[in-house]
Amino acid sequence: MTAKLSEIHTARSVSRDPDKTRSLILDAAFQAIHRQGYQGMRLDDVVAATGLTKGALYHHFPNKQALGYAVVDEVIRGIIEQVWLQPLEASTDPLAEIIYFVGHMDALFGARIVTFGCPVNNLAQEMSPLDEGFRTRLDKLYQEWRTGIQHAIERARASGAVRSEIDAQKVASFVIAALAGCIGIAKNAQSLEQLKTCADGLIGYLESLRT
Amino acid sequence: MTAKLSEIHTARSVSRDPDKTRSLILDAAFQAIHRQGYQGMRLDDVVAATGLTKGALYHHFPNKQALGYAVVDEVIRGIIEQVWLQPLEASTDPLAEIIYFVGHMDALFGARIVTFGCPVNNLAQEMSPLDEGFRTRLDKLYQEWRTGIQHAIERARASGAVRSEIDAQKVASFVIAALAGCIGIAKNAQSLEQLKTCADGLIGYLESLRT
DNA sequence: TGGTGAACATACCGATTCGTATGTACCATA
DNA sequence: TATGGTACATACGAATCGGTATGTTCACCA
Repeated sequence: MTAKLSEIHTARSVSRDPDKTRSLILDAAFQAIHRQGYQGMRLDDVVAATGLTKGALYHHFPNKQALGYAVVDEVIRGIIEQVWLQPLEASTDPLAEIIYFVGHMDALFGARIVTFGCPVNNLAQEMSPLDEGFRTRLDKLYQEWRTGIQHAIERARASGAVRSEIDAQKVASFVIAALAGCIGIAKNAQSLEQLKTCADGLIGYLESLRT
Repeated sequence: MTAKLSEIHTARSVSRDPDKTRSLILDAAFQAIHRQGYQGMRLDDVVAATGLTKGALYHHFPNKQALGYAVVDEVIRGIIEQVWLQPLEASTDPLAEIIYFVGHMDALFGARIVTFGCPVNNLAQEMSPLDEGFRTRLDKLYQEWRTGIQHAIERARASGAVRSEIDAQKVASFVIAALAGCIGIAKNAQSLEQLKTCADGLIGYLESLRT
């Protein structure tokens, strides 16, 4: 492997690359939050995980709260868009796509989904009653997520795949809630089988929407 | 109001009543956990809320963890039994009872259900990946809860109220998960309307089980 | 090429908070 | 009625952890 030109032009990347450093911290913070929650996340652990020091962290983020907000706005939002919104928008059979997602979460996310749960729901349950900044950010995320699913269902309805009398917004709300609930139950049971059992119920509901 | 004989015989109750003191602490701890989570609960706050001192708390509980466990085993379990299991067992129309619960959570629990969420699910999401003791205790609680709903559905099935081919255990799993999810979404949105929208979806699912 | 600011590193402070050590009042019992 | 144990109160220890103050290195540019 020879160095690409772009790498030569960004040779400083090796010693100094603030953008990379920032995303490194964000990623470590995301993982720590996913595992231990926001309150359980320790800045010292994040720093240690990156191999950096506290000086670097506080150079890029004014405090723990701002780091937490950035994780929501950048990392978690990116995951939602990449895993849910973009595939749904690109799909020609949106309902089938949703059903596939629900039925293959272990394949999509790995064992983490059972071990640590859904990052969005985790943070929402922990922080929304404690910190209004987290709540509004996560609420926006949920709205985008819900809107994406809603549009998918509307498209499925327009194509005749689902019954015409269903309320796409209500269904989207319920699907997200049920999904978060299933993952939560499976997380507490630490059981992938429990996840499948529960997801089967949701799939049954989704199938019942078909014409 | 004159003092009852029992009160005379337990006159020491006023100055010394360890059982009452213990449940006083448990109740204050439950409320603090419900509001701020287990990690967010401060023993000083619990002590202040009871009007007691730290000496009293550590006389009845060896440490914070034991207090948390006792809240699960005694307070939360009691609520589940009182609100869900007993009414379900006594009901002559279990499916209608479940639907009624889902549709009237605000009346049953007050605004707390939207403001602070479901105590069981809150604790499960926060603590199950961090503390095996919490996880197993909450898992047991979920199992009892699920079994209660399962039996209710089996009775409904036996009476011909729901379709004969449905899997009562799967349905019970999904109902609890969906319910927890709905409350969680509503909590994050801080919206009773969101709760009703979401609960409507669950009710629609439950109605679809009917013969 | 030297200086200026960004990008980090190092060392430390201070507040929060769980837990403990010790003291005291009350009550049952011998 | 003396006494020992239960049921608390009070004061303090100690560690964790977010945050800061200060030092140092690097890159860019006049």
